[in-house]
Amino acid sequence: MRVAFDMIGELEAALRGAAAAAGVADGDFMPGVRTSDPRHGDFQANGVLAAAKKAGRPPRPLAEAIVARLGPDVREAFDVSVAGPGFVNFAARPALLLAWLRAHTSPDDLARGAAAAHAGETWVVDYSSPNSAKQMHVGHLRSAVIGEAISRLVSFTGARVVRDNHVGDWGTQYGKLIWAYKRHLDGPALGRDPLEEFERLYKLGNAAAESDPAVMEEARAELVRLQAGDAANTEIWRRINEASLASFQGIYERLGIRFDVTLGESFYNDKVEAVYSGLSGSGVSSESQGAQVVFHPEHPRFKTQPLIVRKSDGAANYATTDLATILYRCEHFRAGVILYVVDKRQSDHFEQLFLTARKWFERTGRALPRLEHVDFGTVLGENGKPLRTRTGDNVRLRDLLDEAAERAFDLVTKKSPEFPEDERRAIAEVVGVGSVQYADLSQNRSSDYVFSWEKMISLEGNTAAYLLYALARIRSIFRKGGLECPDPAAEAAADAPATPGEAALARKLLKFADSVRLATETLSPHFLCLYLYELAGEFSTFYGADKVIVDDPVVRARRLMLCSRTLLVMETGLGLLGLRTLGRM
RNA sequence: GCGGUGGUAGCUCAGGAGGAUAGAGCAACGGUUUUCUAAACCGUCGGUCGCGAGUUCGAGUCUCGCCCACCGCGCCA
Repeated sequence: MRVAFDMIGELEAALRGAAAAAGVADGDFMPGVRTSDPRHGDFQANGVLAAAKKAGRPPRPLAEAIVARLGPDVREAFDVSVAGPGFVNFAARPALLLAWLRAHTSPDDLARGAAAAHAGETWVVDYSSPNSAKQMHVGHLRSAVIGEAISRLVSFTGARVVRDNHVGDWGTQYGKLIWAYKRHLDGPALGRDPLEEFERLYKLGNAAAESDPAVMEEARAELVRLQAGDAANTEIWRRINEASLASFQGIYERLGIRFDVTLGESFYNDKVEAVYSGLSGSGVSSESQGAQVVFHPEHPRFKTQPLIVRKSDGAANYATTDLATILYRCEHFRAGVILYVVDKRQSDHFEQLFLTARKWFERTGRALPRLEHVDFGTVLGENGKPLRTRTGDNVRLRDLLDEAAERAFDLVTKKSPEFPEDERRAIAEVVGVGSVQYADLSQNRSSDYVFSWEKMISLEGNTAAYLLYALARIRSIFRKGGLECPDPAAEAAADAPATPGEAALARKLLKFADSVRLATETLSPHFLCLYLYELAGEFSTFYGADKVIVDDPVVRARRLMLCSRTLLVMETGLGLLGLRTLGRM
């Protein structure tokens, strides 16, 4: 039996053919196939109702006519029925379940199937993008975690992905920082923790400038020197950035993040002239109060609220570098899609930016890539306000991850005290960091979410630990039995899923492709999280009901095969989210 | 003021381009282990989907109005 990875696409194609044969005009039918409530089957097509209306035909007979014209391959794979006013239900037959299990034995099998979606495309993903000279804090968490998961999803579905860390390494804060660096640098402190020292210096410089106009003048002069390419200031700036990136790297490693390029704002310093001239030359921008600005008369708000592309003092701002960045990504990377994984509070900025870029590109004969602001909500404390420490400071990402690992360590120690300490530490890092990542990803990204250690590491419900635990139990079966996973020779004896637990698990495995497609299409990893959680739930039910290591060789073979595939899909899925997995916990 | 996002069970949240009896988890209550990891599993209880109209075979989902919460709004990013 032929098994498609994208079963929904396959069913839609079959339905279109059948609908045409039943006399439905081609453009009038959107099959609308989706996974369905298990009570109704595995997939359902809702599109017949709308098509019937359009064609002026009674829906139920039309559905029956379409179903009657489905080919033998579909009938062989699915039990097809018409329900209610005209829903078409598809229930996978045991033979299809078995065929799917046999067809997907390795990560490559899954990857090959998924890679058709975006083959040949180039996507640039702009994420994380912290400011240099500052510690990464909780405000940087979501962009990093969501951006990484989306990058992996897009890459898995076939695109060439350029992960770009657009670091904020250029800005007015450097005047004060360099001023303080030259006068108050604490060498030993710098050696211990550079970012700590930079922050101290910045605060010091800022306070001095606020209270003393002379200092303010000097700081401004330092900035001018830096921007003019002064050797000493450039060297200080370079050192600050180098140390910053090295510090960020520690966080990225814990979160499983690796960028392809790190092109900060400074990279675009020599590319902003093209923006000024391009915008004014094409008539997109105008002059207002000494600044170069772009109004959008057709927009209710941006007709009066301009995008400032050049400040009245002649300097660039982030709108300028963002525009230069779009052009660079098009010309240098040949980007077809650019994603900005940035806080939703910046949605106005991106809307203006994209409008401006579109006009600029149109009038200069360039093809505009798909530009998308992948926004996300704020991490809140249990008081419903943005998460802060008791003292009201930003929660540093390093401290947050440390605490997660520490809490996980206490738990592992309680549950598995017999494990050696270094293993408990290693498990705690995976569980702790994974819990933070998963808590972030499992929620709809565009809404704010409440950060709760309790729920995150409580290990009940839709959490990383629940998933990792299910995985550890599967591995344990193979370990205890001294078995290979997968073992093609042993699996040859397997027959089709038979018990309710086996069938439910196999049916869920079948829907992995849909969860990946849905998560990627909507750039919402939480759909994949939900799927993995449900899969782990089906596995746990199966595990409780059906003993795997039994004497009957056929039963044992098919259950081992189910375990092996569940492991494969769980690991692949968690990998796409950026989580690591464990052998035992 | 203008604009954006949200309001679903006591709590935290899902709900795909309008589809079938609105789903999970936590909490509460009850049950399951001489058997592969009980960090688990099974069951019960729990809903005027903010309010009011409208669109239609059908609305948590679309339209309009209102209420509430959060966020953004010229030279920061």
